[in-house]
Amino acid sequence: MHKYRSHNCNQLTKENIGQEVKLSGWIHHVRDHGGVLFVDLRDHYGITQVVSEIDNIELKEKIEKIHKESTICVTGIVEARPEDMINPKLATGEIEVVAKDVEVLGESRPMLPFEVATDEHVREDLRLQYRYLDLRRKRLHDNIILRSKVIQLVREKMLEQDFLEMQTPILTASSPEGARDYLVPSRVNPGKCYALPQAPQQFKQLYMTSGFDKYFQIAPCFRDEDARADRAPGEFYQLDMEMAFATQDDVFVVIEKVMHDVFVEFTDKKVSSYPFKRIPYAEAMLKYGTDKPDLRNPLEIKDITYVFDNLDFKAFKNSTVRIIAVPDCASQARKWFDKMVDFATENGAKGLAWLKVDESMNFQGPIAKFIDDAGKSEIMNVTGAEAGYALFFIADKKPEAARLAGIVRTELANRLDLISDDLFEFCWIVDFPMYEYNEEEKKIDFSHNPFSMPQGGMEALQTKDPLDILAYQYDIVCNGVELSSGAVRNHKPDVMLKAFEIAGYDQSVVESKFPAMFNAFHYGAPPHAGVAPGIDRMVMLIAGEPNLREVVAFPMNSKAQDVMMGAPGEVSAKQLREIHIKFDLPEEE
RNA sequence: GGCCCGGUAGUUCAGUUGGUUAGAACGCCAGCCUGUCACGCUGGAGGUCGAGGGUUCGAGUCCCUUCCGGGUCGCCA
Repeated sequence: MHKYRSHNCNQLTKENIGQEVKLSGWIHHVRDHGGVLFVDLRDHYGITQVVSEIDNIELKEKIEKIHKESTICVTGIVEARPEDMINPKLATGEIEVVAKDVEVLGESRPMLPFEVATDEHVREDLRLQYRYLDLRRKRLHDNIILRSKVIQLVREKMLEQDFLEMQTPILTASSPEGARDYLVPSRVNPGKCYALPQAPQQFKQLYMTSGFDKYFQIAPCFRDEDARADRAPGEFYQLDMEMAFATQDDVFVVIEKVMHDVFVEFTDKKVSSYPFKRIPYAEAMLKYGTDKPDLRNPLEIKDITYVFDNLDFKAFKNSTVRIIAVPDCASQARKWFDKMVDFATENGAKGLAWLKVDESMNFQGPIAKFIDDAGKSEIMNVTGAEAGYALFFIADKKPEAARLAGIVRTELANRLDLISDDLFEFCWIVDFPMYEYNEEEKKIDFSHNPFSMPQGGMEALQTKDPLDILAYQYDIVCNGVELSSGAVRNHKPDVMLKAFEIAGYDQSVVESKFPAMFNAFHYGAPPHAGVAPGIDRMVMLIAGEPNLREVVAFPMNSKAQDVMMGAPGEVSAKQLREIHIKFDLPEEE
């Protein structure tokens, strides 16, 4: 027999009755009845009840002394449970193992920092400090198993579509664009640093230029930026992919299949069938007030600026006016509307006007008197409002009106419970603008990825107003969560130079900041496109967890510290000397 | 860096207008119990109320400062 076990703790059934077996695991729970004692023995797979009977008093006393969460090895005989003692909650609930001998393998301290066997809420810093105990708890343990299975299926789905999994360097060059880099000083090159990649962006493009056709990688990415509930500090994983001789639609087809199949496999919720909805950026900003809309929310924003151009209502004059029509809402109390107004103003709105549509289809409310019959019928027409609707008006400068309408739309849906919890609604946001105006620096900037191909190519760059140029740049969004950005890349050096020139960077900047790609593209680059959905966010959505740390085995806290390992930590003076580093710390007050 | 929420027993929490010796549940320790599966019953130990200062006859409670954790804005091409 195996030294530690003949079966795992989720395995034994009626078939095994009468057999001598060996089980190893953790003491999950003990129920001592004096004459008889029950141990729930837990391993990765499940739980099996072990019984110690009164006729073996020595053994029972031995077990009584072992603390919970110790690991033990039990030898015993599988017996049927009495008919009325079957536990339907356990896969092994029909049997129990009557212990003949117990060996302690790893002893636990008597007091645990928190209970492992319950799902009671525990302070997060404590959970992170004792992550190995936290990971024993069912919810987190199951999440990590789920994560592994999701990654495995993602990999299979990519391989099925003829992608090759290929590695890219972890120690690489600092990239001047984007987030802050994590830097690694070089010992053999004094005064110089590697950077950890924010994404394998340039390498995957170089793979394409090197003649590989379809690349993917479950890639670690490193960014030195502050954390959020859905944004890990330090490191995270992406399904990074790129394909040669490919269009935007080619990328969509590949990723839609992966996303759809993975979500269908691991949830019982309804998943958007593909092709996923494609929504131009401008339309998303109008209808949803955001570029990551939650399509489970049935409310839509409409523009009615032109209606108020003809009305004498000073508060809305010279503003962009957006409206949200909400069915079955007119019956809400005055106080409810006041709270919505408070919400809007707390988020920066100058106000939030509202009206109710009454039974005789008349407007009731503070601003009703400013809207004439023509205006009223246009509003009813545009919104499709009927009796019982409430109408909410947001007026501001255009970008601000869009933003505010977006957060009001979300808040209305939340307060009225309009968002169905059993759906995964995917969409692509497409046609992002290539450039945006930077108000602070009074100049034109890239709005997203500077390596995206402008729609219309060189001709568009030469002839159009830069702010009107769209890019082959896209995001994939699910339930209001941005899973990824992607783009058709700009693989032509002359177009790249022109694109950078418009943003105020001359040739020397491109040559010095992105030498590898810029040079490589002079030797015949294929048109190529890709995307990189975040693995952690996918698992978070599938698991229904509100926080990324619940799907990462060993996450850092929000200050980018690993309190269990003591990272970041101090290093020896010798280590620092070898890499030519001296700290210049701010003076303590 | 700004704003919001939190910090009371090992853990999760309660603690009223400031007022006796700061409570409960779980856990821990001891005892009882032959069928439980969140076993049950009896008893016990366990607290710098995050820290410092102030107001007061009296502070877990009010005020100020500060530390720690989480969320969010900035930031994340």
